[in-house]
Amino acid sequence: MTDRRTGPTSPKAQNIANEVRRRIIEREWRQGDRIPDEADLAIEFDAARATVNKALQLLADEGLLDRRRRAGTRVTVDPIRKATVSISIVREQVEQAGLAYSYRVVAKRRSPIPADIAARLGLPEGKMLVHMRAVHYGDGRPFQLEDRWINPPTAPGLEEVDFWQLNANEWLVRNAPYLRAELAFSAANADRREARLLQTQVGQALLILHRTTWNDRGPITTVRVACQPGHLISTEAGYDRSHWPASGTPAPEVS
Amino acid sequence: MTDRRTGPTSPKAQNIANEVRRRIIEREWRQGDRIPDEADLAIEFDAARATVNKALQLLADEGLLDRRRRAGTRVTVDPIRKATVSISIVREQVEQAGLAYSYRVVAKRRSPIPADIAARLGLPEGKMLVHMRAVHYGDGRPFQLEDRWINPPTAPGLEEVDFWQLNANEWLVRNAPYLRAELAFSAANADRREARLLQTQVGQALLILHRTTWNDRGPITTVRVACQPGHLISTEAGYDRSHWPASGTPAPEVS
DNA sequence: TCATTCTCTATGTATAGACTTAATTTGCGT
DNA sequence: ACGCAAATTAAGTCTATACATAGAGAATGA
Repeated sequence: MTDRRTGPTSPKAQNIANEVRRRIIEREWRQGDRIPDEADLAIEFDAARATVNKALQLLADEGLLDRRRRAGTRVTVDPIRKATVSISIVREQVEQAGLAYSYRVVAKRRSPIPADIAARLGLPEGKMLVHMRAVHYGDGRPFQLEDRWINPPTAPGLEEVDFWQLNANEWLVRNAPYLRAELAFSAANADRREARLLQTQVGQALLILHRTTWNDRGPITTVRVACQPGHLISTEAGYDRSHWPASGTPAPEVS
Repeated sequence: MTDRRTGPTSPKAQNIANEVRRRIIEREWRQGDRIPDEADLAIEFDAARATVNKALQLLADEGLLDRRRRAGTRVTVDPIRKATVSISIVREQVEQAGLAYSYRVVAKRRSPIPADIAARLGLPEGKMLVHMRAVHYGDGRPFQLEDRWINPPTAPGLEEVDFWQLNANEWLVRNAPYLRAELAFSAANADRREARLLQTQVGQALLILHRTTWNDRGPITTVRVACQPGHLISTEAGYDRSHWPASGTPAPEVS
């Protein structure tokens, strides 16, 4: 019960990280500067070296610090700027927006893969895969259009599933965990089919999302998603605000 | 436990994390299952509890495990799927593609902010900010088009900088570190000006990137970047493979 | 039946101490 | 001067121990 000035006892390592972060942000320690070593900081903050280590590791992960054995710890010259995009299930997105979700399979058949898909998956051209096209709706209005290729050998149990009824994305996510994923964004003008399915005009700019996943057995699936016009995919990047003095920002709508 | 041929000694916590990850991926431990507690795993892997804790924390951060006090550790029902996008400096992007970088400021002036920008920055409408438009080129061909608003009070030293010569993005990144950033993707049809500056056609689908950054003093800058047609922004997500055995290697013996 | 309190357990965090490892520095020999 | 090896240093990791804390589940009471 000794008086800790911290108020609602927050983790010591976090406090140290916050203080160091503050010194960097406020230019007390400048870019490229070498900061005191762990032992010194441990004394300053009255903590064990392991605790300081944890704090500094955290900041290094954030990209604010550059640490090397023997050479010490320096403030990163230009901080790594990265953002995380969370890849959610379409249904969740739609429902979170307060809309009734529905789903319609437009086409499904076994088909030989064309060259571009083969290259993306790293499979021989012409191999037979499952190809399907579907539309996701929110309150009856088209939300997303997906064009998917599935590699059955990597998704055991797939053959028994009736994708005319079940959502492919959802089944795959739950039943074929992936080890690696690639995600890419681009833009394209709607062609005639896309315009029809999304109930928009030919030429309308669409945000396109390509996603490919692999597990230990090889590529699982690759999908090209065309979003409804005006759709926004947002992300947030920055330092962990959970232990940072309040600023009062609402949660971002992440797609 | 006799077999101790770890080869190139890799960190114990990593090995434990890898082994646990393997058990999850290979469905030895299934989604929703409760896994043995730290103490038990510590015995199994002949490690201290703190080491096991570190390993499990790592997997929890990856989104594979769900940990709660007293309730124990369970395999996440549906693993968080997230990808990181690195926000690079345009010049680096261009140069990395092996092109000669150049930059041209099209317009720069102080101007009252319109409603949409004000809302995004959380500033009162009509406030005077610096507004500039610029084009980034690779080998003389347009690469990106930026439309930027800068809030000088949050970027000390800004007034002395000659943005007609220096790249704004770069100066800001190096001289006004941010605490928080928002990044959003969308698509839009090129309008007349955009088409002209990007040397493309009116109506061409463009990948649009919105980026806004804040520091402790408030919003620093917001920028709308229109990418050259066909541009792709890609990301990669997955579990850290740096300590993962090469394919074909038998099950890892944790040491 | 339901709400309240209590108890106990698994995780969360911190600690001192020891050892390992990478890389800078220093010093030696040529 | 130069190249090379040894000393030194700061981070990286692990351990054993301790205590804190959330929260599931049991015990309690109305």
